[in-house]
Amino acid sequence: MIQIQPLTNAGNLAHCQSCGIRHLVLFANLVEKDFQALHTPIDEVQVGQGEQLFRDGDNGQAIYTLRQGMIKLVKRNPDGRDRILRLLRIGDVVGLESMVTQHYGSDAVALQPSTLCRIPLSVIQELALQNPKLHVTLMERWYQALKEADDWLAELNFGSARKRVARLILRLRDRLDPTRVTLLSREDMGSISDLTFETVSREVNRFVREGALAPSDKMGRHYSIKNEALLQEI
Amino acid sequence: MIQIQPLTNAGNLAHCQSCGIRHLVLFANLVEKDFQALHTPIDEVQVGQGEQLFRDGDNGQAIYTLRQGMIKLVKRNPDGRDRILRLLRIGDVVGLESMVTQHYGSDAVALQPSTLCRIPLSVIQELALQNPKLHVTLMERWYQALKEADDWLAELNFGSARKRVARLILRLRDRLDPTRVTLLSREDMGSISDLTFETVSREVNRFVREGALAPSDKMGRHYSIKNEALLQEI
DNA sequence: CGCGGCCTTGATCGCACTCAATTCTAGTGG
DNA sequence: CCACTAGAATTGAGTGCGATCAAGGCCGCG
Repeated sequence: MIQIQPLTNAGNLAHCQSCGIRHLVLFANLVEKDFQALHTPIDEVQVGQGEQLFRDGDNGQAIYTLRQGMIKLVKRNPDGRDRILRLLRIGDVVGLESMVTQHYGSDAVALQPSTLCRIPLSVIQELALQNPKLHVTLMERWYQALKEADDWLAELNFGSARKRVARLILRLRDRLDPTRVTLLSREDMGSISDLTFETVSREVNRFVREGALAPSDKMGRHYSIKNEALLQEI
Repeated sequence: MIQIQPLTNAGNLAHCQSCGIRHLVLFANLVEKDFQALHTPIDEVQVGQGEQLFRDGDNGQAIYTLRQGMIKLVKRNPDGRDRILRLLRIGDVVGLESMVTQHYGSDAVALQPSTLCRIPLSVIQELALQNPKLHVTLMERWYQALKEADDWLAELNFGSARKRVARLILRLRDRLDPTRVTLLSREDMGSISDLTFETVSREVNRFVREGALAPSDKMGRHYSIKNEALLQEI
């Protein structure tokens, strides 16, 4: 079930120039006159938790900037088991591949209620003509995505279950308060690290018993990190 | 031990315009006058089997186009075990990440004696100013690299050892003659699929016993595919 | 011939998967 | 407020697959 609610903007100019995360996003380098030239609207899109922004193979005419929430990119394997390719956080770009292929290359599912800016490909093309710096920004986004993919292969998908879970926990640490961490469902964590959810659960609780983690809620999602060194050394 | 032998060109113009794989590479869209403007030479580089083109973290002032041979990108893990991130074949670009970070993001090692064209970043920048189409080509290269990384995570690094080896064999098939395949060392195959070399060896020979493969040499590298369906269905 | 590198094969062990039962929580409705 | 439910997390018991350790074979090469 897809439920997207586009909100038409009064005007791109005011909207984008006052964007709270503009320094993070594609338009960081652009100036006022660049925005004035736009002919196509940039809409805001809301996606509820668990809902899909797009699916693998969908025709794609836009890329998205994540303003609020968290998105997972998922590939469904022939045997039915899912594989999470990447997690996207605030400021990340979703659907870059549509710029090359006109199609999205994986499912995009909201892990939290999420807000995104929908940027039509025609807008990208318009802006790129007038401001070549956009190419630099775009390339940085491609690099980020590729580096993230490589890191997952080399770090998260390697070694014992204990090591994989430890490294995943460290990756999920809160960016503002590094002593706290918000985990995902055990099943999602397993789809990232190629482990069963039971194994993930066992390893997480082993860290709790060993004093590396202390649960902050009763749902197994929020923890505080008590012994970062233990997690690091593994 | 790094051994690179740069060969200075008489002139970029004649050299690049007559390149046998030009349709595959970055300059497919460029015309004569674009080349005439170049101030920096494009050199040819030879890398012997097992030798490194660059290492993880090296300062990088150029990207490379692979004209002959095969290159592996390798990340060395803290515990000493290597992880192969990607295989690059004729026409692929090596070292794209240096365009963004000025550094290479992994080791690049020749699996076969290889020939590459070394393209300084300054040349890319010059050409991009005069011919905006280069941006499109570059973006296609980023996409290819990212897709390859995602595929490895979702396909090669998933499921039983038997499935992983079957899918890897199918990926390594000869492009000209799909009934033949050239494997890598069992250790390299293990570093791709996250298996030990003993397990890879067992699975390969199991396919031979089952009649899916027939060895064409005595070193365990060249095989002919006798029952593709068996490999596919797994 | 001897040597070194790589591949193959065998035997054993342990980790993570599987199957299964239980607990816990949030949400719902009487 | 409590009963009930669905979904998620936890925990246990048993098994099997792939890792590990070890030995031997094959090939190219000096």
